[in-house]
Amino acid sequence: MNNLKDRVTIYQVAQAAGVSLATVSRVINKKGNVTEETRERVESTIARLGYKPSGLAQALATNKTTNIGVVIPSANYVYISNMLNGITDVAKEKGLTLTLFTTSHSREEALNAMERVISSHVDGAIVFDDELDAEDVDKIASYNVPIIVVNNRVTGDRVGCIPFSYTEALTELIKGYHKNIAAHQMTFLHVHNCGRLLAKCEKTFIKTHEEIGKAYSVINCDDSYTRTYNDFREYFKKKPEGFFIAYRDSIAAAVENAAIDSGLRVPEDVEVMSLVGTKYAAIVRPTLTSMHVDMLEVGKRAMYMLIELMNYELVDKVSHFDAELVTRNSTLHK
Amino acid sequence: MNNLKDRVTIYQVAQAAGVSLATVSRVINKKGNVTEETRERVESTIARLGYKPSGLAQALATNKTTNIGVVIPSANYVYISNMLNGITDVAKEKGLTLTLFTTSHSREEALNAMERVISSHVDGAIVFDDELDAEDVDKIASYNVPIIVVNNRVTGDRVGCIPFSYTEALTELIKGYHKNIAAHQMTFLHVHNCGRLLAKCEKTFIKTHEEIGKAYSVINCDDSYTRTYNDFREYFKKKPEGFFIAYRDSIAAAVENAAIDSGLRVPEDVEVMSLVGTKYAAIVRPTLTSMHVDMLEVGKRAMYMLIELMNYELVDKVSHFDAELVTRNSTLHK
DNA sequence: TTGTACGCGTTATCAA
DNA sequence: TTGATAACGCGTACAA
Repeated sequence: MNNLKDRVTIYQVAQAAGVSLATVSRVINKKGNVTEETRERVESTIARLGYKPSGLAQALATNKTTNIGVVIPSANYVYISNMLNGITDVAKEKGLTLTLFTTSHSREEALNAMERVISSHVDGAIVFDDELDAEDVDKIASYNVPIIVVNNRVTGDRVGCIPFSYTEALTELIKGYHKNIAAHQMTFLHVHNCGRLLAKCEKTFIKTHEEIGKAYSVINCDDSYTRTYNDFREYFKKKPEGFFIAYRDSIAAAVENAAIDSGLRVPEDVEVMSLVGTKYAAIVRPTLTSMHVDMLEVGKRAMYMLIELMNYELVDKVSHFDAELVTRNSTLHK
Repeated sequence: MNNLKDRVTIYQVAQAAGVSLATVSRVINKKGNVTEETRERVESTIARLGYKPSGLAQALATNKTTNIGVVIPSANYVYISNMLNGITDVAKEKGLTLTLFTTSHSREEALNAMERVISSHVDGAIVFDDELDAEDVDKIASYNVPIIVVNNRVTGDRVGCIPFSYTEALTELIKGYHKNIAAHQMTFLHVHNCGRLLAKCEKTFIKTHEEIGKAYSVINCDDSYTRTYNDFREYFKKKPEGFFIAYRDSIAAAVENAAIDSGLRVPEDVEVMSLVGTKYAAIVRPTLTSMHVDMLEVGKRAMYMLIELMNYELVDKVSHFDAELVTRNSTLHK
């Protein structure tokens, strides 16, 4: 397990080059004055010995790791991958390295991840995890590690956030539907333990319906394409119609495919839409009506905000992203 | 930028608890003998001060980081996310942290990433990057960091690998098609700079066709759904048929959707299949014939192999994963 | 059982 | 321009 053993150290380079380690350090960091001659000598021995500075020791000495912690529930969702990609893009551009923490949608693991974020000495963190409260985030921020929280409104001295606004678009959609189309009763697909975003949408869904006095329903649903597909094959045997609001594209596609394979028409008999739309909404057929947030852009923005926050330069600590409704062929148009 | 400043150190805990830092260290690591009484005192002050050990200093002192480097071209492909998820699952279980390096399919960035892997002091690395040669991997392994290479056959003292075997299944598929179906000429969709896996498949495609003396074609294609869709809308105006082999599900879906939107029938007029199948192959309609490697399992296996390699316990350094052909509705059956 | 002192591989502040 | 030397925060023989 001694992976760092027989590692070439700065001291060995110094000895081999016949200089002191301070000089080698200067050469590495291009700081301070070094004769062209000795610099070349040092550089050549560095190359010869294959010396690579230890990021660990550097970090310990400088109080900077150039590491950014990224906390996400899982890497396996397309919209999260999109965000991750935005983060990596900017991180690479800025010479930052990413340390990944996944939490599996569990609050316990989320808290555990935050502990490790602190221990791991990252220079900052981007947290996209529904399970965390404002106070959890506060606790971590109190360790003086700058944090950008995605999909949650949290404020604090060393905290910025990127909240998504789904509520408005969803409310508008529901009201518009009942006013102009009203072909079906709306059903919200509840997924247990799937984060605050979905929970908030569900709340909005219910509240809006009660406000306008329309009937609605909520049914439980698995967060899996196959299981949802099978469940809805059964469902449609008894009730061959409806308007379903699903969490993700996969789930919406499961409903849509189940409908079609049951001999139903989409959108005439069955309407479906997804809340967290990705490019797959436009790939499946019929194409899915969905709400979209540009997660790639969110990732980039989060990274840029974090860098500014680390430099004490972030002025606007809240950056909204509005969900946009894209109407496609899985729902009826007016 | 002094993120680590005013961090509570082991020394402060020791002082506050009225013991030496060695005792605190013992309490943290549950090593050595400590009186129940002093342990409780130390633990309570740790909690009171909110002390978290510095992973950095620990790593420097112990020569172990409990960090695993993961090198991938991008986080944005479903099959890579799947693998990443397998890796995170096992890593979490084993208390390991992941450091992410993305290379954007560029050899230069891949080499750069490997440099950083070394500097970052990871205990081991999983490399899934087509751009790297065996000698590149060797160079890194010479730094005594254990590596598992995915999708490439590389050997070495501190190197294990998980090669995918696409060749056999692909060869068999091509031969079988020309023997039993032969409805269309086969066309391989070449994507520039998309890694060795695709290049290898293309080579196999060409070689097999020449062996059996059948006509074939290769055309250039973008690694983007939208562009491929548009290109094929044009293509089908001139040549409304064919059997197309695409890299990923998205690309295959683009061809299939373009065909259908052009009024063609899939699979009667246009057949499509994808080489790197994901769950989306079964979600899009018509469902896509595709080759599959269980990337979640690959990720898990890679992680398990790496752990064994780190412990000098890995006996079988090569672990094959066979690509499996799943026939669905986008191609003709015999 | 507890404390002292040294080492891990750097950076950075002084002298020289 | 260079070279000692003290941090950085922790683990750990060894001594007490």
